[in-house]
Amino acid sequence: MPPKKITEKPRSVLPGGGKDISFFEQVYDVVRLIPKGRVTSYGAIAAFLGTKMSARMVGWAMNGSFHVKPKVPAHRVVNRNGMLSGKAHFATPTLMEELLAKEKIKVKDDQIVDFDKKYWDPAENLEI
DNA sequence: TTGTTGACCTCTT
DNA sequence: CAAGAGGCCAACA
Repeated sequence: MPPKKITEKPRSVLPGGGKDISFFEQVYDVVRLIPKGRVTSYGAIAAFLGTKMSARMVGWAMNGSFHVKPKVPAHRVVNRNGMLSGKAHFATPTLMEELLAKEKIKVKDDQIVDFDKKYWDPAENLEI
């Protein structure tokens, strides 16, 4: 993943107040609101934004979350099974696990331990 | 410009 | 119960 050439400036910068924020911006916003020591899933974010089917796009958004500021805790986002599916896309394959370890989140076999306890549902803690 | 791919999720066979 | 296909939005070739 050296060539991480993602468009830094999506169409979020629109004339007229920038009210029309793209899906990415919303995803970043939700991910940033994830409390420390908690994790969520792509589907939950997608469902919170409106369509649960666009979970793929959430993952794609994470791909560009590294060069986005403020930094987005992409390591707190995992798939529905609690597996670190995107760990390979981090700077180093072990970075995601390291970051989660700092959040007191145990990871075993690329899977979050007590995922249901660490799980944080945006729909139940945030409001549109 | 169209077509394919992608860190996923859910429904259907 | 297990496996397959469909569907979302955006980036890349």
